[in-house]
Amino acid sequence: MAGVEISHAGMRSLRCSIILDGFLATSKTMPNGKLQIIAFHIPGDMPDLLSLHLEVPDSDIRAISDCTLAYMANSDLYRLCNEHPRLGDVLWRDTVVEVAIAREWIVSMGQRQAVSRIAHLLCEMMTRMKIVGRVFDGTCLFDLTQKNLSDATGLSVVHVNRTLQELRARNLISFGQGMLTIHDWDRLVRLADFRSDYLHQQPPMSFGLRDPTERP
Amino acid sequence: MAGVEISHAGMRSLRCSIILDGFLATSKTMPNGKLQIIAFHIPGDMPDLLSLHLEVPDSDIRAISDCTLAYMANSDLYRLCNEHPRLGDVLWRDTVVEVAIAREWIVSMGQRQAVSRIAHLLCEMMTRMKIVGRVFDGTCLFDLTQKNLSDATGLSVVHVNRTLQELRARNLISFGQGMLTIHDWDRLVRLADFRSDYLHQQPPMSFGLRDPTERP
DNA sequence: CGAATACTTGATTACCTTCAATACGCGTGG
DNA sequence: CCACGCGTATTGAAGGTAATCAAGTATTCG
Repeated sequence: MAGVEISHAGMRSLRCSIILDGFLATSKTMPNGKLQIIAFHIPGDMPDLLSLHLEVPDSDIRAISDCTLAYMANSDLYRLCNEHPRLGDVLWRDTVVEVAIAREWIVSMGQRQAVSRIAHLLCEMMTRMKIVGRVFDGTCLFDLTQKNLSDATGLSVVHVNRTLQELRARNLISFGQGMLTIHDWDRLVRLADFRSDYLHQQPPMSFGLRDPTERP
Repeated sequence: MAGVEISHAGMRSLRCSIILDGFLATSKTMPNGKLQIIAFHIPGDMPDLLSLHLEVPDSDIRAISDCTLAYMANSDLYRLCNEHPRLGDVLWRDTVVEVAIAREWIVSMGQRQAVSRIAHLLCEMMTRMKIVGRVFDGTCLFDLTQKNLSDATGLSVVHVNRTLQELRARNLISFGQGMLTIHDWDRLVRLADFRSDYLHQQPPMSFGLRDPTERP
């Protein structure tokens, strides 16, 4: 259920999880009670992978939609990584991509104004959903509220609302009823200044298949 | 020399470096030419450690002061990590801390206004310098320009300037001539809402020694 | 010692926040 | 079934933080 916490700042965690379905968010709470979401987690992600190398997490992870998770003891995962160095490499690489994503968020917050900021976030989420095969016909399940986007972008809910209206008015996206669809990928990408390279997709364009959401 | 580039977005890198002295910054350049600094690197850091697991870096790394570096071939480092799993763990953990730092920057940019934002950055840098033993009497070498702070915080140079003046006027810091000194750590921490836990200092308060910049 | 870079200051503008009120959707319980 | 409540979405108006523009002053460095 939305709101359920799976990891809490300051509380040692002994297990990792993998998302089978649904969305989670990692967030920090400010002294004034406001929330800043610092990462979204989608199916296929391991939201608390970082805890494998941390005594005490510094942020909270909670479900923002109904979701189903698979769990694994940290100790088992740690042993597996030692026995199969390639697995360790893959997971380490995953951590590296998390750095890249977080840093691109910094760019968004520091340089892009509301419209591009939100557009960029939507591009990122759509691309990540695409990578795990959850996009059909330019639309994917996307169970986030405007409040969630507000907490993630640092914009007020009111402004998120107006910004989404602008994106809708320009016929770029549909957002609502738990769905996101991007009508004009190219224009949205240009507006967002979105370059997917920071996501470091594993096999870049392998098998000769081209990703229709991707431009050369 | 300041400005020298040691790694460029899109250019495959085959070696890692360790900073012996000086400051580097990782940054991305916007289409309009503006720069966003997404990480500062201080002595002891490995600024391009991420490239060990990435084919192609997505950002630039360059010196922002005179510095001296030590280099190491990626292949050698990779081999070492396999031969000594504990080394791999330490470096992986280092990557995890980079995630934590980047995410705390997100919090700063999303939630803190100029004064706290800059105060927070200064607290972070001072703490990191302290960890590597480069702080004496509350002051450390700090060769950043106001433009650098501007690029890192997403604030205009003008506003950074005014904000620093306010911090100085409140007798919290001295900044300039390549030095930073914090006069009233407690008040600055409170102003910045700085909690050092996200830096995950290795042995937290080990050996019974207390860090004077740190509060319980 | 001159030019370039960094810093400082004042005035105007703009993006976004906050406040306030209303409308909508949905699940719960009478 | 409808009333109620609560979270979410929407809209309008007013205010504030920070950006931009424009000069001018220091400082550094070759």
